[in-house]
Amino acid sequence: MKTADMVWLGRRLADTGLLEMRAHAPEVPTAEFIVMRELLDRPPSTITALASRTGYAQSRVSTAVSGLVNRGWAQTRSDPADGRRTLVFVPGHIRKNAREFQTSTETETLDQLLAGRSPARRKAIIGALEELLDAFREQAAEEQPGTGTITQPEPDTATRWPKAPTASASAN
Amino acid sequence: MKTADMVWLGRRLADTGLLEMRAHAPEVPTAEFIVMRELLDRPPSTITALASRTGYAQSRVSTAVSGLVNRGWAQTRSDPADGRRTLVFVPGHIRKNAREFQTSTETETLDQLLAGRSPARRKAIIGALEELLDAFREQAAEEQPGTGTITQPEPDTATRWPKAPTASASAN
DNA sequence: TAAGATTGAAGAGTCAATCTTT
DNA sequence: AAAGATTGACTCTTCAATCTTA
Repeated sequence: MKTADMVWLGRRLADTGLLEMRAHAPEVPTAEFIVMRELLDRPPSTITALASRTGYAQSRVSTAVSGLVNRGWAQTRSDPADGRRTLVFVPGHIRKNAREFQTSTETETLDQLLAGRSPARRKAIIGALEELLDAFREQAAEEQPGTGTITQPEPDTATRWPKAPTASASAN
Repeated sequence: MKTADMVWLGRRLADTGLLEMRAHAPEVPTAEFIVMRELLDRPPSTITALASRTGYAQSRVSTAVSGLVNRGWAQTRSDPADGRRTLVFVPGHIRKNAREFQTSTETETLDQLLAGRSPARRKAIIGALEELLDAFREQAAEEQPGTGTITQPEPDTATRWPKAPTASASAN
């Protein structure tokens, strides 16, 4: 695969996903969407950790988080162990109301795109994407020295997408 | 795979490719790089056809093409069959060097990323990406009603693109 | 009329620098 | 010093509108 193909493919993938995203949550800025995804299944994260996991610049994450807080989708508190740090997390009641969205965003578009292929091929391709995703995630995790993430993966109670904002929307 | 994962993965893929691209051609804008890739192994294309194949807006392609022309990497002539149309193509002497350049940008980064996997897995994953690439290309081709390509439609040559040298050398 | 060149506004992001706070 | 909030300049891109011309 050529570099140009990689770039093009990446764009197609992202654009396709963005389209799907806007169909479900037209008002949510991309960065907030991505950060939210990162927040949902994890223990409270610092801004820096979120930056390296999402690939966004620190300033971008900072802004996105404040947007999420305005929406009532996330909360922050300062790290008791280190007052300079901000811990960001999704409050339980939001977490619980999010299933519908997460479920509905399960890769339909990709299946449609691959409609011409056999089910086995489709599955293989999507499986490969998942593995690539993991590889990128590992890379992102390595980039961040231990400091960033708080260890334990928390007994996750389903991952849901908030449907009812607690506060005002706006932003963006 | 969740929508957010698809977006994130797409971004990683594109950013990774972009990094690789800038290492080889720091001065070339992304859009020109992508359009060039599209131009290299195909018969002369109209602006509109390039737009639908690359996924860029018409205005963007128009600008990118004029950038390529300024660089001497592409040429345009008007379609003898329809004077309104601009046919864009890569002159033979450029084509040779450009191919070498493209070859040199054969994605190493992906292999590095997957270094932890077995060679077989690596190959499978990259193969899956190639297939996904094809699927997206087919989609892009469908979007463009017959108008797009001029002269010969040129049947799909699969992932492997023609290596046939077109003409002279020198330049660059 | 349709293709494409051109332009201006707006969005989304980066980068780099600065300021505040712990 | 280091985390993060904030800001400004810049880049890339889209979109929509307009102009030119075959």
